[in-house]
Amino acid sequence: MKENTTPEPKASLNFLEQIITNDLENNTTSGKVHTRFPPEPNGYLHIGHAKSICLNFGLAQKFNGKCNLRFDDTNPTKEEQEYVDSIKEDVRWLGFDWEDREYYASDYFEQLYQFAVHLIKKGKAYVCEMTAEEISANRGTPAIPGKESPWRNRGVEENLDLFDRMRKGDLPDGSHVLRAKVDMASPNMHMRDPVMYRIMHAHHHRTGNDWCIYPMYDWAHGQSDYLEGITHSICTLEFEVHRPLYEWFLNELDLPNLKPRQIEFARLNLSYTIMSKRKLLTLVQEGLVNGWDDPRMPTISGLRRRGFTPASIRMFADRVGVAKRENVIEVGLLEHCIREDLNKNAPRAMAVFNPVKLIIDNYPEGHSEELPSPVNPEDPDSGHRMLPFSKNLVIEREDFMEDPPKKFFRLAPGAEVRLKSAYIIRCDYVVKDEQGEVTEIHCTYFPETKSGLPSDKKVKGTLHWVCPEHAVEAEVRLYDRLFKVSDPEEVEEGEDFRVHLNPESLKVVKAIVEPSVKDAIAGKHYQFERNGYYVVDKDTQPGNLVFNRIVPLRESWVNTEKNK
RNA sequence: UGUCCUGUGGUGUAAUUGGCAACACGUCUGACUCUGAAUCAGAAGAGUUUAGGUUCGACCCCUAACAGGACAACCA
Repeated sequence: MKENTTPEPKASLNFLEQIITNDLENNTTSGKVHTRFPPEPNGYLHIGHAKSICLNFGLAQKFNGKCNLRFDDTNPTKEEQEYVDSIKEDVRWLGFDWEDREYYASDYFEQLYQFAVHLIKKGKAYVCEMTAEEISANRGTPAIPGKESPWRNRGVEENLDLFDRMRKGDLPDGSHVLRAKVDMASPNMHMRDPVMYRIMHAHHHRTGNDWCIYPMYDWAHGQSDYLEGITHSICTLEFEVHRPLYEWFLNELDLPNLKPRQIEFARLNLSYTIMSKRKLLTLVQEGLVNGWDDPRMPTISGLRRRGFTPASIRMFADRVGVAKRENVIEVGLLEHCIREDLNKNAPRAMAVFNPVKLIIDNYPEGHSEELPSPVNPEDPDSGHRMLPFSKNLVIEREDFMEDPPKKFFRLAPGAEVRLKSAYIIRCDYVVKDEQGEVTEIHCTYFPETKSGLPSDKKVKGTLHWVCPEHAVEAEVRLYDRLFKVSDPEEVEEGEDFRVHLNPESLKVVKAIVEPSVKDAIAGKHYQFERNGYYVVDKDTQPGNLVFNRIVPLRESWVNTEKNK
């Protein structure tokens, strides 16, 4: 008998999932999966971090493990509580929960100190009195070995004493550092006696003035991972060369428990976007955008204000995948993800941006009626909203052409179109001003074609419209990509990314919108039919609606016209 | 001219571990449509950077070359 077995839906695993699956099968982590998202609270999170968040929390979810939120706060001069707060808000907004596992590298300062003492006693760390410049000069280059510090071989007791004095605050900033004793001739620069502690008489946002020595990233990170029982420490590619040091510390510490493993992946790059924290900060500081949450910013707070949903960003992170090769994702994918989400979930509304009067000559003067229209045709349970209709309407100027090309499905003299959820109309004549600009379009409507009634009359086009008498006016911020070019980093000699800023990334216009949106509150999403997806901005005041355009609808007609 | 990492359609990710390349976005047709959206049907587009080698058989293993990237903060 022939088995008609349904093929196993063997979802292919990305390389991280494969590693974890192997570790689980070989029991190398005693069946545990524990990840962490370790931001430094020195700036706002961006879409690249979102990828990392989705990865770390997602992996934990998928393998029944846990994911910690850990602030890598080892540099008090750069870190602030404000950033801690914004990071927590963003992670939560994305839909992830670290439960009670909110940790800080600064929680481990004492333990780290004890670990360091252990290394000193083993003869694997020493206090060095060279200046930063001297250390740098003696480190050599990637191709040339470094020179050993003159303090490299001082005795354990002396090291212990000096390290103690460093901690006590006896010694001024920059005068001493604790260094790991590894290998000044290593081809890996990070192994050339890296600094573990520096003296900084600085106030820390959590430990206050308890400490005046602070651990370096390499010293703090792996040990923090260990203390939290992290099994898979996932980070970006630039830390690849740090991995030997990460492992060296863990090994030299003679630790009893399971040691974490560092695995690197390629960070996210987006076309038409910059991702560097420093450059984003420049945009904010120079007022080239309106703050970290400017809707043109790739920050999570910017995307949120722009109107992106958590689901759309999670979907994006999922479709982008993970690997180790450098990549540039097309912004189009992000736009596709928000359209997919909002198409299913956003209520529809009609809004006219560039109005021209449309007068229905055979519709009774002074009369009006209310016509139902589905809130969201993709969602049968969404119900209907009512659209006021009368003799005097407005439509989009670009929906009328006096002398249209053959495939123009919209309004033209003698042409017939449907007004969405209302009637079919025919254009009879237009009125123009002295400049020849059309000021009024006069039409005849056909009562028997009322929406919902069976009618044999067919038309090619459907237009959105608004009855101004019953509409609300809104401010609309039309956002476009911040940069004109796909790769803003690519510049001529002497220029920088600013030359690629798109001067038209924001246009503020007015729109006439159907009354159903009148009381919408900030964060509410809409699809303006035949136009795009919008969100109510937080600048909205009673009586002053403000919308942000998230992304326009796809427009294949525009494309085919352009390609001609 | 050091070490390490990475090279698969336009973009990104796969190919169940060696059995002649799949999926998504994008693009292009066509159908449908009271959103030129969505949806549906279909098409084009890579022979896997190159050259050798192992093998009956290579995207996958080996060697070399080439290309891109990372690394010389008391940043993370």
